[in-house]
Amino acid sequence: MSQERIRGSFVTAADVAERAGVSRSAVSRTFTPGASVSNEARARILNAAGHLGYRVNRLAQGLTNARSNIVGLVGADIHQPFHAEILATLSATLLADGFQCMLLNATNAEHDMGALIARVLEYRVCAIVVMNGRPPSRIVKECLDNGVPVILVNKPMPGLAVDTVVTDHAAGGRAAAEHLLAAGCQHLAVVSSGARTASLEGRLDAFCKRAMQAGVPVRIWRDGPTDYATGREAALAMLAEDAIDGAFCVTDLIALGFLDAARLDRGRRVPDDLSLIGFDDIPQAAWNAYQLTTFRQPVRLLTDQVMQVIRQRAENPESPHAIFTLPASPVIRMTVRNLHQYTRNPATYRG
Amino acid sequence: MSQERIRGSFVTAADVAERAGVSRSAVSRTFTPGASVSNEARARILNAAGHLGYRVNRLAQGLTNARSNIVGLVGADIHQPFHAEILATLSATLLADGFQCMLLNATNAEHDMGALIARVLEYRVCAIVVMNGRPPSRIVKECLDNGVPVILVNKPMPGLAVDTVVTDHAAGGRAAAEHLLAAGCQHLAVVSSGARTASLEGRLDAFCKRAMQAGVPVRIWRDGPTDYATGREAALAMLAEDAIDGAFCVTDLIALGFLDAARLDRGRRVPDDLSLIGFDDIPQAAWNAYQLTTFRQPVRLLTDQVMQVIRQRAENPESPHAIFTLPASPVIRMTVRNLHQYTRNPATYRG
DNA sequence: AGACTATTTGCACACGTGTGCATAGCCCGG
DNA sequence: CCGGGCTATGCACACGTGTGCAAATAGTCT
Repeated sequence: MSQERIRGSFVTAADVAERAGVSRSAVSRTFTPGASVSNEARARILNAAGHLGYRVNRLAQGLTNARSNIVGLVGADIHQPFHAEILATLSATLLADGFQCMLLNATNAEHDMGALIARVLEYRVCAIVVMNGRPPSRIVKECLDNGVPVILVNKPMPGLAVDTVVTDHAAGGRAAAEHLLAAGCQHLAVVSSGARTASLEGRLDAFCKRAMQAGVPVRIWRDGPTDYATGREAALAMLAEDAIDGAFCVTDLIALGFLDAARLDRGRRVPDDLSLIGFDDIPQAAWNAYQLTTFRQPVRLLTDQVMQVIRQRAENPESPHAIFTLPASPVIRMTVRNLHQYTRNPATYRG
Repeated sequence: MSQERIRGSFVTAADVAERAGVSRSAVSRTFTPGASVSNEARARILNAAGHLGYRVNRLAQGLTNARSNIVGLVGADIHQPFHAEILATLSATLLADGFQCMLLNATNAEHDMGALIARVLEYRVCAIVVMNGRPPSRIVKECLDNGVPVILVNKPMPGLAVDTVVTDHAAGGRAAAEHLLAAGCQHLAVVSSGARTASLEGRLDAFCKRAMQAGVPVRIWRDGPTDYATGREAALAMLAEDAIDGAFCVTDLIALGFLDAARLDRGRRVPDDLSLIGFDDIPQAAWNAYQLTTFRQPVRLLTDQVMQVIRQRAENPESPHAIFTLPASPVIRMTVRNLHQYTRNPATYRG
């Protein structure tokens, strides 16, 4: 194939043109859908390109277009199961739609995130998706000023012209409370991390509000990072004394830590002594040692919506920005007792 | 700041030059380390750039350099814990060193991978790292022909001029066998997936070989995808009949599925009835419900080595390619019995 | 002061591509 | 046979940046 190539340098359209005996424009047109080239010339050019191993230089292409088709994906804690799932689904979707993904992995959220977004801006990305974490609003504004749309997942930033795609955390938190109440729980707890993010707070607030409506007290834990260890710590502390019989952990990761400590260290039988609900539906929640009842974030819907926003905004940058709220769906497994009592209004089962 | 900007288009060096009253070259030199600009001009230029919100256009920059500082990261099953950990560590390292990461998430390994690498090649990446999966050697060859170094993680491809960074799977598999033998296991099993990758096969082969040396029979499972469910299936099938008292799962994910099925479905006490060892040391292996004894892949060492290879090859593309083998270290937890007997040669403890 | 050197600056070209414009060739109807 | 319309092609410019080269300026030594 590439026997006549000078090793270590890329083939240009001019090289292909020379070999095919046409002008460079013809080569460019051959690789531009909808451009006008004769079939005979196209065939010769494609042949030459194949022999030489020609690949369009997207850098040069993006230079004339003033915009590349690279999307910047920003996030922290990429390795956590839920974030990894979002990243995997989103990147697969983007790639399938012809975009490229530039990954911005912020190690310490606050400071890095701004610097990383600034860097990716230098590549004239056509959009920036913030998968988690809270970027400084100054840099978000700079993106928007430069005509780069910003799409936030699960983190609304009021007052900025960004598109937002969120799970309905409040509805999820409320449903979690109702589920535990229906299971007959009298002493509730809610476990969150010290991170005051909108998604976690949204779930927690709605849960507490609904429990208060029912007149059931709620003990609140809100400390540490958003991980397994925090769930353990919370369970070790809260279950040492209190007679808690129902807990909502705002994240599956926290819930699994809580569950392990409750069973193994505090001797609780789940769901007999203690009912437990998580959020996200990470793969581990379905593992047989856990069988965690939880709420599934609509990952596919979220990423599809992000995709749709990117496309829409590419063709009409001035369309008004919006917030898209998507529902979390309950996944009933084995950590809440009295499943048959769950439905608030059994009448709906008639049909 | 950017009050006088035309919204929606990027500022160029020419704009900055005009505002600062200098030539465009001076602007370029100001942002090029080591170039010659007077302090006075630099100050005026930086001031103007700040007011206008100027950012260098890396696309144009990469055009003259004939090479960008983008690294392509290729992999499948990004969402799996171990792969996510590699990705997170590697991307963080690259970003910290001033590179950009382009993420190629192959959904169905074989076919996609080639197409994705071809696409990222169009961005004149300065290196391609294959984190897992097996890219077609034809496309790897094309990368090398174009002077783009390819770095493979855990997947040697003999006969190609690639750099390879691998964990010492054979030593790990051998050590796993020795660990189980030292625990007094008489009937061993090894569980792998249907994927015949070099890393998984390397662990399996070494395990079997060492067991054979000791005259202990090994039942082999090699079917299904590389995940939790496969471990479950293997345990359900193998533990129904056989008197297996020691198992090595070539992946933690498989091991955890195996462990759950062994305990919950087949009623085995671990480690009393059955000793179990995994590989990778994913976060879940340390969770209290599991406490899996396993071998830790040296993720940090692997990614650091990848980084070093990229730098080295950037400054000297012709340096001979090499295979870097890094050791996996045992992580002793609670799934193998008789820990005090583990050491093969107690004499070494004298010193 | 004059000569020589070091530093700074601007011009102009290169990088690889897309595309508007003008031209050349072709086909077809009158 | 001629004119009109359509298609294919090449020229030349633009995109934003880095950099070699020469000119200009500042600085230093005799």
